[in-house]
Amino acid sequence: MPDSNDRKRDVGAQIRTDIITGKLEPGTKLREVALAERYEVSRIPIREALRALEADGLVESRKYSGSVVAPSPVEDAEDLFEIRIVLESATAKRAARRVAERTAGQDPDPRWAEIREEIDAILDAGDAVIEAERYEDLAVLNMRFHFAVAELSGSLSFISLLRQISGKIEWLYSLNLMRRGPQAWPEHREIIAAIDAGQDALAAEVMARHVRRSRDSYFSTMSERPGTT
Amino acid sequence: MPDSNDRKRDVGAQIRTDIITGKLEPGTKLREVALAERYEVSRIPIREALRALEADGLVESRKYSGSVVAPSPVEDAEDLFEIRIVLESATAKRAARRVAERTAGQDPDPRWAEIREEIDAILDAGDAVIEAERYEDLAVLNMRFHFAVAELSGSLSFISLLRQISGKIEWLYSLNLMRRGPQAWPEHREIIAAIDAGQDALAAEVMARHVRRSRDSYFSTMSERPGTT
DNA sequence: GATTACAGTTTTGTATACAAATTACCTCTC
DNA sequence: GAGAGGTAATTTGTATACAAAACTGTAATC
Repeated sequence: MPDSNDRKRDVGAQIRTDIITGKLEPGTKLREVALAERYEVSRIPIREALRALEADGLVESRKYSGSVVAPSPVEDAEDLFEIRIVLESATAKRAARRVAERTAGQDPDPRWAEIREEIDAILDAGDAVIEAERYEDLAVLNMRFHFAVAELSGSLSFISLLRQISGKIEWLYSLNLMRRGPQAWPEHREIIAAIDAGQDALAAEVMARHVRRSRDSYFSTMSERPGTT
Repeated sequence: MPDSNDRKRDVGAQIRTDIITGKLEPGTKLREVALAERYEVSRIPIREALRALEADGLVESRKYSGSVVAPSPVEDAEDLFEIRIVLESATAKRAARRVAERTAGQDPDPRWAEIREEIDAILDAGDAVIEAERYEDLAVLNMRFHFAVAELSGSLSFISLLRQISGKIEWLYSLNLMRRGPQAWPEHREIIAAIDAGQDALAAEVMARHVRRSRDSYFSTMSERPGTT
């Protein structure tokens, strides 16, 4: 049971999960004083947290009019997946291209091996989780995998854009209780194989297909359980 | 001559232009108290402004360690142009697709006509500016054109991502004194023509080529005047 | 009865004051 | 002389207090 100091640690993360898990519904007014006493901090940290959440697209603010929980991300689902397709295809392509550069000795980044190992660890962890049928842990591993690939691309700009939409993506997945994890996992190995082979066009194509399948899976499960807005 | 109240109006914009124009060089420590007395406000608005600039990638902050002006965007130039290519191709494609939807009567968005007219106005204004050889005004018109196309796509998510990188893009252009404006302008009409014709693949292709040319122009002028980092 | 004007309340924006963490520098020791 | 430790000064993080703007409800007038 967390005491007040634990709560104080990162209020932003608290509000964030409260939004993503649905405790705070879209449209809810987020009054600073109310949040301040709820999380037992002053208004200043609340303000900063709200601004950060606004940057993540989970909260909307207008001057002198306060902040409200942003509309449900299901409205933007189509856009979010398309953004993922174009951005992550690009990162996969660049990651694969770097493999060729590295074998040619033109890319001395020491972090590459580190990230590459982390990816193997993530993939193995995912297999283990699937083996144990504890699918609920897959969402976070999935997210980590995609970010790790982005890191292989070596482009901080791409990573920061992906981080930008990751909040809404998480929210989306959380609402829909995505259960595609197990089927998606082999595709991850396929993506890494293309990257390792240095085949940039293939890597982009495989990644695009992977995200498209994720999108289709989302919309088909969404049509089974409609109107969660 | 602005008095203290004008300065107080939006400190963030002030700091932003000071960074973009080079008055504040990369790596400069941005001490809150110093900025506060310089712009004659308290530390709180400064803090909020710094957070906003951090989201734009113009400033970097670490806890208890303050904020510094971000590294020069020339490091990220390649990435930024590639991001523009993938994102703006997508927005152009979607804008063109909406034309077909609209003729089929499936898209009743009333703002479309408004934005479409604004684009014509921007294009005409650009022609006039070129006629008068006042090229320095083209940068802002160029930016407005690209955002207007993004608006035609109807996707707020894409727009917000483009806005996200627009700070660094502006910075980049400002550093390089891009002089490509006149040559780029006919290409803008080409893009709009493809969109108006509802040819989504063509619109994406033309937009991609346009941004690629912009990139090539940037790097060629950059090699003439190197080491402005 | 509807609408507009006004005042009271609520809520955010900003300033000042204090606490916590980091950085830098100085001293002491090996 | 170089390095480790500690203390002081600097700087950010947070709390409290006050000012400004927006919203709400009421009353008065057309």
